[in-house]
Amino acid sequence: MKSNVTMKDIAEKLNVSSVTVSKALNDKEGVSEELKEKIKTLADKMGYRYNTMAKSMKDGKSYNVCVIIPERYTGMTQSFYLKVYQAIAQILEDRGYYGIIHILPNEDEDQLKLPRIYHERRVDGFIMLGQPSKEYIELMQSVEMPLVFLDFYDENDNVDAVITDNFYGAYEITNSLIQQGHKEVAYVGNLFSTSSIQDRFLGYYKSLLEHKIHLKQEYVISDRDERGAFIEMDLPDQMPTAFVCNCDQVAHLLIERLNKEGYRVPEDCSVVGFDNDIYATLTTPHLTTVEVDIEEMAKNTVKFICDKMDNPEVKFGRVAVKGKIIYRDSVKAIK
Amino acid sequence: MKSNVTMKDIAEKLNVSSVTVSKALNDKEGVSEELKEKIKTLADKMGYRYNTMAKSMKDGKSYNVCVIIPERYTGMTQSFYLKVYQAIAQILEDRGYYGIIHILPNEDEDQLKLPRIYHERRVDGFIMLGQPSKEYIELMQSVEMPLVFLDFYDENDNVDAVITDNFYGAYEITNSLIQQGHKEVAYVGNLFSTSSIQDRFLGYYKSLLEHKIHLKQEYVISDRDERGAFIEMDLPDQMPTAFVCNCDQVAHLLIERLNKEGYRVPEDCSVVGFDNDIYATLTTPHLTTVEVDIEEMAKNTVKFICDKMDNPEVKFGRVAVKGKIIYRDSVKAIK
DNA sequence: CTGAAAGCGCTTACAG
DNA sequence: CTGAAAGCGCTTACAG
Repeated sequence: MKSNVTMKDIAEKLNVSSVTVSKALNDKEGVSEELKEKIKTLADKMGYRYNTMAKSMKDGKSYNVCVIIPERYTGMTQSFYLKVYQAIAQILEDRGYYGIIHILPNEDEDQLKLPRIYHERRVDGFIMLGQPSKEYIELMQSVEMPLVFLDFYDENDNVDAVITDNFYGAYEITNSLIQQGHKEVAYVGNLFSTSSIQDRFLGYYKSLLEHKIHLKQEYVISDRDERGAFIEMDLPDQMPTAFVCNCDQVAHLLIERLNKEGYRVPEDCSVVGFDNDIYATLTTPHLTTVEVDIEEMAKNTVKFICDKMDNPEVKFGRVAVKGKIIYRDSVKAIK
Repeated sequence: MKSNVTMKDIAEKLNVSSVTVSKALNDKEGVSEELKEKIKTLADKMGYRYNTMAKSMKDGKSYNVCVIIPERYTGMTQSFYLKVYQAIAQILEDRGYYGIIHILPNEDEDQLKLPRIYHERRVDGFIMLGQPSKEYIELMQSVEMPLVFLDFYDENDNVDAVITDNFYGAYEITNSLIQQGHKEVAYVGNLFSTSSIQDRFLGYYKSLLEHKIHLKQEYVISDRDERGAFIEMDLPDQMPTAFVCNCDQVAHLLIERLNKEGYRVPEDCSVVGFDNDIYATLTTPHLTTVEVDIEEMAKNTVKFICDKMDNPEVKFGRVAVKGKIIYRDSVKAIK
């Protein structure tokens, strides 16, 4: 069944025109119910498959949305991005679009090479998932193509971006610690490394401020160098009762370190993470953390990109999606 | 720059025909070098982008290869599949094809629904990455479309499949244990759960046979129930000196269990895994394990699918790609 | 070396 | 309700 059946083939068998077949198969006006049924039945029987390429050519749309993920985000722990893609693809599907993953090789990023799919007009919009270099961002913006940033943003303010509410998430989880009696709360993360580490720090800080807790310099503990490589953490001389870590992986490392130094978690000190990724449940004890709302982020992203494909003028700006605290076993209440 | 420049636009500016433009842009015979250069330069300046949809329509090919991954393989630990996809996409790219991921929703798998991309003729071949239900396999095979299985196979023997050499990998790693003096070696895995657990067991068994070591029933330890959920493992009364685990995650669980029972790894007993996934380095000590050769598997898969797209008659059968032992700290030599 | 004609499979006006 | 004509952007085969 090499199935190269076309509308014309169906039309000929039925002695009608291919225009009529087209109308019938697309449920359009202008064909009698009876004929429509007959056409549909025959199409099925002949194993007809609609050729979208032809439609694409007619209306100059590819019905593809390309999700670009920088290669360096596809490491071991980052099945996060595959999940995000899955959610996006599912929602695009409902709108009749296809999601296409493009993993951006590091060298293409350096050489400012756009994906071939762009040059071949096989895409109507871009979703940039994960932050590439500044230069690459500019390149993407210079191209007249609907574009939405996902999971990061740019200082440039005429961009549309969907991000997790890092600030609010860290604020909330720090609040929960304080509500459980913690007054000596440290933050773990290099504030100058990424915007999300910084924003999470600020949420933590706001919580301290609101509770009139003084921010001690030695309670802000760096976890990585400028290039993102993890470093040995500097534990303060006077230990806090709780640590707010900028991500689950760092919470995992911190707990290993604490154990080595003889501290038990959560008996001696509490630790919370962020992301609810694989490290959250790999760590003993399982981590109390902030879960990112992937579904909601995907929904927003798809809505934005679709609206922009319909009307390139619309703007959404930065939209932060709130996460949710997942309570597990790494926090102890203090009386 | 709404860039709807077509070959015709270029042709008109230069007072030539669009046929000539087509030839020039495709580096075909029949245009003077001089004119060719002129055309290319102008095309660049006008921001021309080639429209592959038109070409696709002409020659009835989509230049897309769809990589289907059953939804249930996209869980936390499975960034493995994203890596495999990345390798495949890269190699397809070199051949002028696009890789398209389709995550097969569980319900589509149950209801035997093929991806929309198939019905819309936007794909020239399928790569099935990860084993779906028997019924879904049959469905895929009933469709006249080049198809390659990746990372699993089917008893049906007229299929083309690229798999890791589970048998050989387990054989080799067990050999290495025995060479280091281990004589009491157990295997951990439910032999009736998946074909790869079974094949790895057989490789382990062959190594025992070759070394004239008797296989003790209590040394074959089940790790999961029929539905794949992990169960409490039954440690034998007389402990072996080494355990061959069917995967790194189970090695990780086993070590946790051993620690709880007071055994230290590798001092009291050695443990090896399989896969070299995230668990291999998350576990303390880091695991000696078998690394799957993703690059080689991807190369084979792409070669097979491309050859089949050119000539649907070619057959490759099952091809097993050998892995490589990664030596780390979970094994101690015995004098 | 160059180009007019026909066609890939569909849809959009428009006419009957 | 039905269909002839034209066109989407390109390429192939053929003629000059």
